[in-house]
Amino acid sequence: MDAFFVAVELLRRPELRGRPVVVGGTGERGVVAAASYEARRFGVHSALPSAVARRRCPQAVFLPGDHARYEEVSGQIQAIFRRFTPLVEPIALDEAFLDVTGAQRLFGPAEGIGRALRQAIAEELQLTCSIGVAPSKLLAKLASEAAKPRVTGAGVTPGRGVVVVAPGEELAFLHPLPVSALWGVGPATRARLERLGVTTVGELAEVPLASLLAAVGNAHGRHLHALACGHDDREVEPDRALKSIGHEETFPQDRTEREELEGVLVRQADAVAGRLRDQRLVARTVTLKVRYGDFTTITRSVTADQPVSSGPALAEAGRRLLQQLDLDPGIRLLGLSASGLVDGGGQQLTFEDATVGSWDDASRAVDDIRRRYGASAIGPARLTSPGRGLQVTRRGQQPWGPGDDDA
DNA sequence: TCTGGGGTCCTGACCCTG
DNA sequence: TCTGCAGGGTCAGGACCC
Repeated sequence: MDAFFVAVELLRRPELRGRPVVVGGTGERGVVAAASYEARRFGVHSALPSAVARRRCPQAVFLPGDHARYEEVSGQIQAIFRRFTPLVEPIALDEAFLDVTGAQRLFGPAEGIGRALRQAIAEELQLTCSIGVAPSKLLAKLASEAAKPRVTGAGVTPGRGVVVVAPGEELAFLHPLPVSALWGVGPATRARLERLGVTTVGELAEVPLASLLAAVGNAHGRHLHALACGHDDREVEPDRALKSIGHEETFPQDRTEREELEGVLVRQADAVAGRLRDQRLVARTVTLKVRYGDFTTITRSVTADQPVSSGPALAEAGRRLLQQLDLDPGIRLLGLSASGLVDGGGQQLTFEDATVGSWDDASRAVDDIRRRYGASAIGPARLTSPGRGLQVTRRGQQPWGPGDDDA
């Protein structure tokens, strides 16, 4: 999708069309999640600190974003995809791989399917998207990038909408691209490749494999070399299993109070546990993530013999991990995640500490009440405070950093 | 300029076991 | 009993993606 979050906002506020619009965190520590093409002309892009974006483009309209709405629209887009093929692998709210090999018998050539998809999304949702058609995931992804609108100093040039890389044209399309176009080449890998004199995908394909492996590691090097040579036989995977579930939160100001941080952990554990139970999963490993004021980030984890999915058990594990850490430097971010996920089949076990007890029935009752009355209808007593009621964490609640009002 | 939140994957160190 | 080795699990960190 093209500037997806912004495009969804413009459906509600059409008077903003043609103006620089930025969706993202509104506080001092927020970042940009999406920028309209008009805002991009001023150097505003996703992941840019919001404070910098305001300096670069003070006339832009800044919106806090509505993650729940984006999820809803994303669901509608996925539904359109599935009218053409069941083989849809979502990779983000606004992006997916579709395997249309079989669909061509019904709908004709892949390029036509791409155009039909684009038309359906435009007519039914009033949103524009860019589509890449190619024999592999890598090339389809890169082709979709090539299909997007372009921003220049002069203005916004409309994209081609659909770009096709036909069999036999793969290397001609791939090799002139900068090496950072490859999936898996970020700033660190690009710097290492530059030290080898590699700046384009074509140069990467020519570099001796041994040099590449020494520079970027075994698995990564082999993978990149194969991609650069146009070899990518990864399948579209419609049912990828979830590997971890977590929540993290950056504070408007650094925190040092242990009791306050433990309260945050209870809230995060409650949210993670709810999502685990929604997915009928239990977790063997609990990981605590802490980022200090100087941006040093550490993780501490514990793996239990018995998997867990209750909030109190997760919170207790997190609390014990937090106890090992020095909080005096000030904590900027705190997060809790559950991994080592296995099918729970409704079972509810806890870490070995008997004091957290069996929360099976209580957790099910909480889930039931939340389904009926909403997420903030019930929660751990620790999360209530006079005047503010129950504080709960929901997925995507502050997806791009703390807001102004939390300061 | 000063860096979010939700994820995945890989690597290396370390420990345990056979 | 000791040593070396291989393999697997755990833990922590880094890099990357949207």
